Amino acid sequence: MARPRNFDRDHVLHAAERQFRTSGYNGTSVDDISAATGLGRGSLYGAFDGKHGVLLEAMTGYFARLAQGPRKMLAGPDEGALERLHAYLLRAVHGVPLAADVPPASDRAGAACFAAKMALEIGASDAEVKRLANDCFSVVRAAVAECVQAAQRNGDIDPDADPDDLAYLLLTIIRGTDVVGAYGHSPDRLTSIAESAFALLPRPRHR
Amino acid sequence: MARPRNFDRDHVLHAAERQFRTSGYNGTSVDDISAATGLGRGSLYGAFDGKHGVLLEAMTGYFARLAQGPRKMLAGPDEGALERLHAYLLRAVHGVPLAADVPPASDRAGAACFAAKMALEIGASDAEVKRLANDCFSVVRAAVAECVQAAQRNGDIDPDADPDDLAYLLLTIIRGTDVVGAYGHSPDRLTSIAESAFALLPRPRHR
DNA sequence: ACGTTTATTTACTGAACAGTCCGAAACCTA
DNA sequence: TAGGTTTCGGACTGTTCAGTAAATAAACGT
Repeated sequence: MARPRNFDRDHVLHAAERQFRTSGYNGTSVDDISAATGLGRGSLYGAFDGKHGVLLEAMTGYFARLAQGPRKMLAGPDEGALERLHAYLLRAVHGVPLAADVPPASDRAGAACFAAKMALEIGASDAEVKRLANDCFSVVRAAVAECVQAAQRNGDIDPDADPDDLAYLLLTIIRGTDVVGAYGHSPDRLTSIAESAFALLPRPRHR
Repeated sequence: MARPRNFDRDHVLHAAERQFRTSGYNGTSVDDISAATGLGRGSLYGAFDGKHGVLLEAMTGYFARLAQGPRKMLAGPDEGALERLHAYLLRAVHGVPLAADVPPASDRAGAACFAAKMALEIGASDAEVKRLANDCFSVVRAAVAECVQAAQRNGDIDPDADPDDLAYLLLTIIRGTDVVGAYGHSPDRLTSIAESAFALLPRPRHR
């Protein structure tokens, strides 16, 4: 028996995430979050315990979303695994979408992996952020590794290659495109990088 | 006939760079810079025109240093170009040194490419920083592309591969390891990523 | 309809911020 | 050694910051 909450929690966290993405953590004030979300300062503190709490919850929500996208894109039968990997790579280098139905931000810098951006900015002095960011990385890396194994079973990738090593490398490339994109390079250039990476995947020795 | 400057400009810029690297741009106050460099606020404003000016000059100095390191490591005869590329890749994934004779910071997060870190944090809203960061990227990329061409001439890399594409990809990987390193992964893991990347370089079809 | 409980808003506080200013110090020339 | 010039560093200003607390509004059970 009490007054129900008047805002949508996820909607607020999305708005906060967008703000953090464009201004960074230290570049975003509580008033900025307040303006972006429409919530007053008091409500923010009551619901999320301040700026840092908003960040942690936004990253947690991001993590939950992130786990779904690549998993759905990459999971499936062994047949076609290589094509799925190809499609994922091409999409991933153009940024991480804010939500399942929202395409990545138009400016590539704002579309960089949220977790990566926060980890680079404050991860060195914020263990919790660092851990959360690494969780984001790990879950995607695992999905990629699984898809690599599927492609290996289907004879599309050299069975001697270590799928974990390949997954690490591919994810490192995707994270690298966040940086290259922040430099201002065109989407075409990022596509070209992704295609180069895909072309270098080790094929079976004798087909 | 006047009082001479009492500090070494490069030394001050190095200290500021280290501060910016560990705390980020927005996370660094003018007092922090003052404490790190030993200069008073007035001197900082007189010599560098404030925080943003310090950043620009620090990045310019970084650019000048950065241009030399890889160029010296990668330049040389066609013979051995592939080995030089290998050595460079292995070193690069462990961070960018603060100076020629100073090894990268012990914490991998603080050793990330200074330009990349700044570009990701404020590049979206600071065109000058973005441009400087891209210059840093371009100069190293050009050095790598040249080394790739040397290796091609020596028959160590598939002559049909586009050296610029390969250089973009390799640099993207190196930038990606900055992010992966910020997640807290071990140096061994980064070495492994570098070795995987090197192993995938396209070799000539018939040796 | 009323009182309780919670959400929300607004005003407030002390600290930290970027940037300015000025007295003091250091140096060169004469 | 005196004068002129520049650097130096602490003190100062107005602003913005994160976080709190009190006041108001809204919804629910009874």
